[in-house]
Amino acid sequence: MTDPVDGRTGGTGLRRDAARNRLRILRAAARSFGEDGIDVGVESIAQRAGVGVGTLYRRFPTKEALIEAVVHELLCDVRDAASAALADEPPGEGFAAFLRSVAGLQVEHRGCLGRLWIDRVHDPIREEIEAGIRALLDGARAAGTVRPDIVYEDAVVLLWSIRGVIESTAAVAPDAWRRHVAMLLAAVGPDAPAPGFAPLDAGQLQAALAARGTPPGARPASA
Amino acid sequence: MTDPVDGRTGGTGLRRDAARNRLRILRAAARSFGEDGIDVGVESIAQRAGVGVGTLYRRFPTKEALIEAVVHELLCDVRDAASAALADEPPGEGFAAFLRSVAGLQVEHRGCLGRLWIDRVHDPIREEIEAGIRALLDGARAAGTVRPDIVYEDAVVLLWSIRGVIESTAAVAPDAWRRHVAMLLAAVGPDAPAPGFAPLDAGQLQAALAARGTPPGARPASA
DNA sequence: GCTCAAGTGGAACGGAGATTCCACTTGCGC
DNA sequence: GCGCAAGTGGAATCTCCGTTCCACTTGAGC
Repeated sequence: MTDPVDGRTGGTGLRRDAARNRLRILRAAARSFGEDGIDVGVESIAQRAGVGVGTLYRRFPTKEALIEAVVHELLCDVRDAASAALADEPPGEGFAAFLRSVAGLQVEHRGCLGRLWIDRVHDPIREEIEAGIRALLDGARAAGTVRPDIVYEDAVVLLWSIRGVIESTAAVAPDAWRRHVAMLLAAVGPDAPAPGFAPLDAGQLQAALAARGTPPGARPASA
Repeated sequence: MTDPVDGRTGGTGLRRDAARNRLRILRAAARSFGEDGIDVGVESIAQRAGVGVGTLYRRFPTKEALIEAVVHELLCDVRDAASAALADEPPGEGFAAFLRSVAGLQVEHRGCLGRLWIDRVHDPIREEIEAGIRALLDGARAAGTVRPDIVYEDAVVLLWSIRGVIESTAAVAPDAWRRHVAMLLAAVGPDAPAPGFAPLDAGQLQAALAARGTPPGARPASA
């Protein structure tokens, strides 16, 4: 447990109590952003974590940095969901299982989904997730559970679509997305007709990921 | 043109120049909220309208009231889209046409979609829209272009789904929603399998419309 | 063409929330 | 157990943005 390099705990270079508080802050932030939205006050997060704002700011130099950290953890979960689906599911089922896993994560983090990809176009974690999704899609196409014309960019759009449903329903019907996901899977399945419009191209996807989808403001909730 | 009651223009009780400015403000606000999001400063809206903030506040007592006014106009457009689809399209096509019209409106107002239904559960305009959607769905089911198990609540969820895609793509690929809508239509079509999960019930939908879909904060953009 | 209620622009105000500062504690190596 | 670098809480500060105020202008009725 003791790091030989600095004699401190966890290799983080932090004193044990400081490391514990850092984790508390991160967890409190994840819950606050997820439940109350990205606009919750820093003070409320600190309170939830049981620390003062000063302590919070010692670990995370700005609120933005805190958001970054929370989002990074979420993206790691998404990547892990892809790996797990790839490893544990039959090839024809992995993609569907992945969509469902991500939907679950989206429900948990419903308040900060808008921040997910911002400025992460070149983040290595994004590339890992992309690779995972591509592999899952390949499996699904090979097994015949997904049509050949469905591409990686479509999968990202499906996640956005699910996000839209979850942002509007999660607080009130946390499982409502299941029906929607089932419909989406039917829509990309072998028996559905081709949609007749081209998918997003790589450049468009990249641009969409770079700029926050909608401009600055805007909150979720409707048609 | 002259209102016999007060001798002023347009029956609004406003001096002609004031009425003109009110319209300018409303249009500037719609564009600003749509493009820059709900968080644009009041000052920037006033500037875009070519008036001072004082003038803006003379017409709309708070920023919230201005948002309300913009949203109300948008909802009127949605209602009109339903009427038009009902009147101009063959029964089997009306529902699809409506979805596409609303998607177009969503692109235009992409920055403030999160405010659409807030606190409008009992607003008459909401009821008119609901009635329109129900009529369109009836037509589609009768014509066999939509399965019998698809209900009104599903239609609202479809609009949320489209919103999710549009929030993330509109700025970069304003037509990207077309492929998604085509897929959704396939998913509710007669040849798709039933999803195996129950739709939202009326109470859940009402609750979702009442509370802003996601809690307070949160912005659009991703998976 | 005069009057004045209505309208106008924009500086000033106030509050909310992010960030900084600092006097005071505490873990940990010796 | 001591020393002190690291950590801590929370009051004070800074900034941004919605809102108010007011001296000045203007449309419209006569």
